[in-house]
This record gives sequence, C-alpha cells and structure tokens, in this order.
Amino acid sequence: MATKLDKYNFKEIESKWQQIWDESGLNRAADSPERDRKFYMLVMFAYPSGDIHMGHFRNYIIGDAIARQQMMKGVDVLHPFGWDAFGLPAERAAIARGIHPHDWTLENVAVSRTTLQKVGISYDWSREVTSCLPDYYKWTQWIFVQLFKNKLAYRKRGFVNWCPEDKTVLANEQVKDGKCERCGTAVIKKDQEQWYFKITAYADRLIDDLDTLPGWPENVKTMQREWIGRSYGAEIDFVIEETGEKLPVFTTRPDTIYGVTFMAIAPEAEIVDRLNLEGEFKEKVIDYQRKALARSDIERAAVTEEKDGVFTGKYAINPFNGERVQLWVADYVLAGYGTGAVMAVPAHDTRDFAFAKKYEIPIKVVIHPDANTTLDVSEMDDAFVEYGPMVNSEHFDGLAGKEAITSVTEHAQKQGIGRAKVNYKLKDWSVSRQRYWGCPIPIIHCQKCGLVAVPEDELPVLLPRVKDYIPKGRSPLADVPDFINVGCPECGGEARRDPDTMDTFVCSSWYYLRYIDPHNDSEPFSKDKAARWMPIDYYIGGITHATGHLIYFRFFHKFLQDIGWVDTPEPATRLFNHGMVMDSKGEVMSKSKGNAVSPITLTEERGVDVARLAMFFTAPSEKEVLWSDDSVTGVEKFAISRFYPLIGLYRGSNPDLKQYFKREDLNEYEWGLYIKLNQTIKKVSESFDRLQFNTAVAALMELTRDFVPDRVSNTVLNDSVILKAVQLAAPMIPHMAEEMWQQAGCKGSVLKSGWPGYDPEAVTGDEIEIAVQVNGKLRDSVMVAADADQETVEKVAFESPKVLRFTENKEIVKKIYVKGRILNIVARG
RNA sequence: GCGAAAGUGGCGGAACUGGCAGACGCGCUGGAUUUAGGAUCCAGUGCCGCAAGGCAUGGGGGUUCAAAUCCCCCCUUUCGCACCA
Repeated sequence: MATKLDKYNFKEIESKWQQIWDESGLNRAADSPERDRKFYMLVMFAYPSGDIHMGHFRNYIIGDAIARQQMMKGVDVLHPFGWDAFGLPAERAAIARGIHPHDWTLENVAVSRTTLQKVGISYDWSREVTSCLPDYYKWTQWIFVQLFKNKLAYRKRGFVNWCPEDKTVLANEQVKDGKCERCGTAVIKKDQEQWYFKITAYADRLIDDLDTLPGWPENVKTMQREWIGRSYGAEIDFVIEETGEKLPVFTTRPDTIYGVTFMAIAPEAEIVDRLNLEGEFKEKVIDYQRKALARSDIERAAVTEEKDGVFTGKYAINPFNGERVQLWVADYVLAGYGTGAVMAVPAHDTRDFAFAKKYEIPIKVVIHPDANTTLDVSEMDDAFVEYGPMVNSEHFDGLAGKEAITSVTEHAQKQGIGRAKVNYKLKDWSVSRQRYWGCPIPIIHCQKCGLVAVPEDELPVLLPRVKDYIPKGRSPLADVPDFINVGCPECGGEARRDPDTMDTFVCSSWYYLRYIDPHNDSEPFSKDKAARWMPIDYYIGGITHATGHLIYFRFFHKFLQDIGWVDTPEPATRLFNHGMVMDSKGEVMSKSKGNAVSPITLTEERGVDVARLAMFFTAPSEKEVLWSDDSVTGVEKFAISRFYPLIGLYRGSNPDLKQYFKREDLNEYEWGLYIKLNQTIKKVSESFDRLQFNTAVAALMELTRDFVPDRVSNTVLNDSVILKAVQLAAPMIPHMAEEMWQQAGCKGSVLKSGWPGYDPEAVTGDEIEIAVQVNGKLRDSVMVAADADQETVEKVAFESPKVLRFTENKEIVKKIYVKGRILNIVARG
C-alpha cells in the first residue's frame, strides 16, 4: 500500500514526532538499569547563553546520533542535559542589561531549552539540572564540606592571579598566555588569602590512571600529563651562611651539585624577608622585588636571553663541599614551583649560564660529554646540559646519568642533607571568587573556633538576592549584613560567613552524577543508581577543556571514590573531542564578526533533519567544519527527493527484518541488491563506531542509488531494503525516519526497532573483481568466482591481453596473490 | 624553542590491519527540458596525451612484489606548553 506522497512537510512532521516522543517518554532513561546493558551518553555542561550556535548544534547531534543508535540496539540509554548557570558571563550580561543575574539566567535557560527541544535532540528533560538553583548547589556545597573535612579544602595566603577587569581571582587553568581567559586582560599578582582544593594530593593518580583510559584521545592525555608535569629529582638543603637557616632546593640534576656557583631565589619567595639584608643590598633587592611584581605575567613569562637579578650580599653553603656561593634574587626563578629557589649550575643549565655570563659569576664544569672529551669553560658559548661522567666531584667522579643521580641522592639522604623528591607543575586549585553570581562557600569564620563548616542539615547556604552585585574588588556578599553575620555553629558566638563564591568549575565537576538521580533531596545522588550508571560511556565536548574541566572532574570523581560514593576510579571511559565549526573562510564563527550562521535559522528554513544530515556529511566529527550553504545542497536533495520518497515504493509486505534471504530465492539483480544492502549495514555500523557519520551518509546514498524497484519482483526484499535503510538513517534523521516507519505501517518507534545486523553470507558477491598488476602497476582487472583459488585467478589473468603485453617474453619471477583483492605478477627481462 | 597532530582533485572529503588512490557530495563542462532563470534528468570530470601509455596523495630519500599508509630528513599548517631548575 504505497502511500501517496505529499511534499515532505518538515515543520509538521518534526513537531508531530517531538510531541509523540515527549508523550510516550521515549527518551526517558531507566532508573536503575542493569550494569552491562546501559549506556551513559554525555555532552559537556552548557552555559545558557540563550542562543545556540553551530558548534553546540554539531556537538549535540553527534551525541544524539550515538545515543539513538544505542537505544536502537536495545540498551538503556541515559542522555541528559543541563546548565552550567553560575558564573561571570551571566553577571556581566546582567550588569550590561540591568537585569538581575538570576532572572537573566533563568530566562536564558528557558529559551535555550525550547531551542534544543525544537531540534529534536533525545535528551531526557526530566533530569535537567541547573547549577544555580538551590536543589543543585546544596550538593555542590555538600561536596565542599566533604573536601574541607578531609583537609582537601584549605585556606592559604599567597600571590594569586588577579584579573583587574573582572575583579576576581583566577585559577591557573583560567590564565592563557598571562591573560584572563575570559576577557583578555593582563593578569596581575595579588597577595590574598584564598580557598584552595588540594588537587596536588591526587597528582600521581591523575597521571597514572591516564594509562587506564584507552578510550581517551592521546593528545588530551599528553596535555594532562604535561599540565600535571611530574618530575623526579632531589631536594638538597643549602644553608644560609649567616642565619644558619636551611634553604632546600629542588633539582632534577643532583649529579651537577659540585658545579653550583650561585643560588637564585624568586622575588616573591618568603625567605628573602629573613635574610637580614643590609644597606645598599637591601634597597636594591626591595626595588627589584617591586619591579618584578609590577611586571605583568606576559612580560615575565617571555623567554628572553636577558636574565636579570640582584645580588643580596649574602651567601649560602653547598652542603656537599662546604663551598660558599652567592645568593641572588632573580625573577627567572618561579616562586610557585619547587621551593622558589634554585641551585644554579651555569656550566650545565642554559638559563644559569646566561645569568652567570651577564654578572660574571664563576662557571665550573662538573660533567664531561664522555670519558675522552673534556669541556673548557673559556670555549663554551652555551651550557652542556646532557648527561655524562661527573668530574671535579670528589668520590663521585666517573659516575654518569641515572647512576650518578641515584648515588648523589642516596649520599644526601644518608648525610641528612637532602632526599629524593617528586615535583609537580600542577598547583592546588584556587576556588574562591570575589563575585556575586556563584555558589556560596559553606564555611563560617569564627573568632574562637576558626573555620567551621556549615552543618550539613543547614545546607544549602542560599545565595541572597541582592540589588548591588557589581564587582568592586571584594565580594559583594561581604556587604550584605543579613547574609554575612551569623552565629557560629560550634560556640554560638558571633561569626561571619565566608563572603566568596566558588569558581564555576566546581559546579561542573560533579554534575554528571546529579543527572543519575536529579531529584534526590536527601543525598547528592543514590550510590546504588550511580553504581549502575557509571562510568560515562561516551563524553563529548571541545578540546578546550583538556587541562581544565577534564582534570577537575577526574579529581572530584577520585575524591568521591575515596569517600565511598562511587566505585569506579575514572568518571568516563571514552572521550571524544569534536572539531570546531568555522565559516567558509576558515574563521571562527562569532556574533561580533557577524559571520555566525544560526542553526536555528537553518533548521527553520530547511528542516532539522536536513540540517543534521548536512552537518554529519560535510566532515568527520573530529575535524573542523568550514560551514557554507553548499554543505546543504547535496544532502537536501538526497533526503527530500531520494530518501524520503523511498517510502512511496513500499509494498506493504510487513517483512520480518530478522529473516535473511537465500541465493536461490532471488534473481540476479535482487541478489546484487541484497548484497549491497548488507554491505551498507556493515559500512554504516562501522562508521558509527568510528563516529564517521559522513561515510555512513555516503553509504546510504549509494544504496539508494543502486535500488531500482522496477527490477525487484520480490516484494519482501523490496520492503526489507526500504525498512532497513530507514533504520540505518534513524539516528541521524530521526523525525523523517519515524515518519517513514509509520507510513510503512510499522508498529512502535523506529528508534526501538533494533539495529540491523548484516547477513554474513551476503557481503561479498558471487563474482569478485581482482586487480591484476605487473611489477606493481595495475594493468587490468578480472572477474572471478568469489571462492576462486590462486591458480584459477592466475589462469584468468594470463588470458588478459592487457596483462600479456607486459609479461610476454619475460621471465615470471614471482606471483603474489592477496585473496579477493589483487594479483601481482613480477616479471623480469 | 619544546611537544603532539595533520598535509590526498577546483572544494568538503573516501581508502579496514601495506594490496585497484580519489567512494560520496559540491562545483564545473556538455546535452535534454524550459519563454527565460531556477529546478530536474542524462553524460563527463585528478594531470599530460589523438592513442598506447605516462605521471600523480606537501618535498626528498629508503624498506617492499606492492606505500596516502611503515622508516629517515626537510617544508607548511593547526593545537598545546612556553624560564617548571
């Protein structure tokens, strides 16, 4: 019963199916799935900006296609969505428009949600999570308290990254090239007391467990390893000559200890204040410190040959040989790494070499390239930084490389003047923000009791609605007496709430667990449900989060594992970074550039499924897309004029889709078509596995092209081809597929109809084409039976005149046959 | 500077694990249809060549019967880290 075909009315069809899905609860995830029959598909938490752009659209439809295919495979799918709703953008937009951040954010959430619903992504909206609402941030605060109780949230005074424009502290991960990641303003150093999370306590596990994540892209793992930056070495205790204070330094090259000719200390290092500096030296050092602090990070980070510093007039003693070395303050030494001081070995470190040359500090060679080559200081124009045998190093002479390092370190340990030490570039995560629009820190400062966590049964600490939320450089909440003044939970005395709010990366570090149990009001989530749904099977988002969010959320997960809330060491087994969407000239799309193509406009003009198909087809998911209208032309034609009309050719046989055909039941064309169908199923399935939807679309185009119903007399075959094609396309173009499925009279949703398997007996034809090469060059191709052996293939090949032309009068040296593919004849003479 | 990834027609891109390079689509050319344009359909389309054939996967070398794919050197692009002692 071929349906009479109207023009494909996408508007009607899309809203019809979206409504049906909504009513039937198609996308609603099971509460407690079986652990081996579940699939947790997650896209990264989204900031509710009100309009979604092409990049989001691409991200979400990739996740959607995966989720829907899994649903077709019959597993329980969790595919949630939510809003990373606290943070600076809302606050700035609100200030600019004079709307309260709370109202502005919730309006945007509503608009964004409606938009996403219109593009038909299969989110389970009953699990929607919004991080700025108390029922969510109550548990963000709860986690803060757990970290605090476990001594992993602590306060520390020190120099922090400060953005003068946003008037707040930034985490290391939010500083790019010395500038604020958000507004581009040069970041300065500010001395402040702050909350930190002790992520460094997890540094080893965060590095080592990367090896347990084969499903993560190598580049992300590399970036994380480098960001954490573990290096092995030794800490050696130098001694300040005058005060006798120990000055430990970290070095990865203890084998150069006898080559130390000076020490350099970072200008910010505390120890500078305890050196008892005098007279002219004191003035110069203070002046230098002031200058160094005033310099922006960009200037200081610039790697120049010009190292500068000032001599303190003081000396330190090398504990290995008792030598007295000059103590300098120099800003090439980083305060935040190691102990903020370095032992300088000019002969064997490029930076120390440049510094020593400039200030005419002695250079002492203690490593030779090898036993037969010696270094002459007067002829060196750069440091020798490789490993080699130690010289001028007393009883260590002759030792080299690893052995030398171990031996020096062990000696230091025995003498009590040093120890083996591991250092990390990773610093503790600074989480206090002096802004209004964020999750309040659930801590009370009491004069008597110190820092006291807000009791768990009093959470959440509600963010008060205030009129004045404009940042002034200190937290706006500090000026809200009703909020700030509170009784101490321990002694009942007068106390003050912490006025800061949390970095939004805290909110986004655990949201994936809330999705599992979003309405739980007695716990952050149910352990049992988490055990069933975790880990995330596929996590999709931009590469930009490689060293930020993706480290933070691994850290949180490991912490939650340690306190018994989850039972997997890692939150996500498979990570995928989709490519960016650019305009046709390769420039990033943005509103300010005016080159942004809105996915909304596109879907309104051409339909959601056509827009999706165009995005899938134009490039594989990991590559960037240069978007142009031409991307739509071909697929639109295919979808509307080729694929959808297939349903008009359906003959109503209601075939059993699990049934395979036999050779003898089909005519020659039909058997060929059947093979094509099975090849397509195989190809599309493989394309999905690799997230190469472009080739999946191509395969469907080929099948459609090769399908000539006039030549098909077997009605069941005809109908099977159509229905299976609909199934294969369904994850990519769900509305159209549902409509076709229904028009064919099939019961239920195509998205629950099963994912087609291919008939292994029918992926290769009876006859196959074998390429024939002579000396590696293609000369002809011949048709042989699919099961032909080498002898047969050779026989046929040597009948080809095209082949004979190149083999005649020549000696056949060798024949290589690759089954089913190629025959290469090696001829000589 | 260091590290990683990638370079294939006019364009987006195919090519499993070393086995017919250019699937699929855009664009272009010719034809049909149309008052014209658009749309649609058919054919062609890597380069050179009338053909036979030759040459082609950033460039150069190598391994192999066979290389886009593996190895070495160089170039370019993108991304990440940029004084981490």
